[in-house]
Amino acid sequence: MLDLAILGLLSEHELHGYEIRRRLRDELGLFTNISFGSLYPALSRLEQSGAVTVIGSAGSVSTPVPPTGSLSGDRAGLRVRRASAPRTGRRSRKVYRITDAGRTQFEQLFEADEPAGTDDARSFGLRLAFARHLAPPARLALLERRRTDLSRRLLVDRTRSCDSRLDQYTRSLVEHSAEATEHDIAWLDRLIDTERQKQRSPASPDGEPEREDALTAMKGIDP
Amino acid sequence: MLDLAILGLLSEHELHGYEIRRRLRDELGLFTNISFGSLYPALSRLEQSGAVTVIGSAGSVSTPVPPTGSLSGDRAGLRVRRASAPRTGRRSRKVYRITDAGRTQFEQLFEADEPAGTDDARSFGLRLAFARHLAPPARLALLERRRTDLSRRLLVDRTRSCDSRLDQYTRSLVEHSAEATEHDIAWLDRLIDTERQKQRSPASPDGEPEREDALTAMKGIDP
DNA sequence: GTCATCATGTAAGCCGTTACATGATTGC
DNA sequence: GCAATCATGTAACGGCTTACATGATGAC
Repeated sequence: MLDLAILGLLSEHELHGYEIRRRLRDELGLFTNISFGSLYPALSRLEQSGAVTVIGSAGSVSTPVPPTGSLSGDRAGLRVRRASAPRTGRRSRKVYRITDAGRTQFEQLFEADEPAGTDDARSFGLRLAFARHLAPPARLALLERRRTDLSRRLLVDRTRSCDSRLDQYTRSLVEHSAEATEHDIAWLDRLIDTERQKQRSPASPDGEPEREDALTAMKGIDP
Repeated sequence: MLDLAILGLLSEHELHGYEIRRRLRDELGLFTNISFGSLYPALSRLEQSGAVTVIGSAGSVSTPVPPTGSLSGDRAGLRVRRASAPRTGRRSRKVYRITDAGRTQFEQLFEADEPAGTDDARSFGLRLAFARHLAPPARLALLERRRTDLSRRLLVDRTRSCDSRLDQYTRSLVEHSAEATEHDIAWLDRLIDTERQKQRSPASPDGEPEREDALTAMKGIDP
């Protein structure tokens, strides 16, 4: 799941590890405080497998770093203390960029089932957070799959709540859980409805331009 | 967390592993299908540490092994393993009973913080499912701690939803998540209110008899 | 000159999973 | 006799955590 999140973020911007962590926490909201002991090895793995590449150091997010790594450069910046220049990078950051192979892997991870034991709410939330990169039909499929899952869960909960052996606290828990699921389903239904309307009308209703080409469809670099 | 669940179930009945799994799934609803590869080693550990003991096989004196909804009452008279009259006692079950040390450990686990990374909703749900064993003040404390946690989360989500950079899907997710949390808090408030009323009136309003033996035994205030 | 923050990493461990191996009993 | 279910276990692995080690930079 972490790989999916990393590749998703890197699909949008070139980032270094520390910043990836920040965004996972502040923007995505999933993975509240992912640990570095998990993040950095993941980045190493992705680099090893060719899903991402390291582009030198220096530039912050807003300044797309020029290609080809002048690898020796970051060590030089160590002595140079320029006061006037805009905030250049601190310590030697490793800025990552996603590759074509990485985008392919992102799509595969997106479609793949999570290993059992993962929190499906988080798993769905992560995918929804990247839904704007999807082609409309894939987006719709995501929402409908989630709806099916929740419907099944609701059925189980409703059945379970009929068990007369449940004590008052457990019963309250189950009933509240069922209500929450119903609420989730209603929300999904609104999203699905919106999606269907978007697909019917060719005009793009939002600022986001429609893209039909593929799952990925990257924007360029930062506006 | 699994240890807590096991000890909690064993606080109520003597059970064997297979049945513990079934109850975790069907009654508690947490741990949908906990794996045996996790359950049995956990039971071994608990036995090793003296938190539980193995009592021979089925039909014990006091509690003839649960009125499990399934068929075939386990008749007594079945001796330990490979004994005579294999009438209704399937394979050699290891039936576990909680010890005093086990009850102590249960209380400690109950109060202890879960290791980071655990799903707090599940963690809370598990505790609530055992709340009837608690003294009323401890029960109230559990609910109020949960309420505090959710309030904090709500604040974060509300703040996050103000971030103008969020795309429509992520924003919808965050807003829905905030609503769900509000819903949870409202539910908790109802539970808390009920608890407070119970503590004010000495009469036990439910079939469940009051128990003061466990945890902090400071009695409520008289009206 | 020291502290807070930014930044990257390694090692050990926890807590769950799947896959596999085995044994007893019931029903056809 | 054979499959399905009940029942217990082991081995390998996965994905995350904490704890630790290190280095650079800006602020006071």
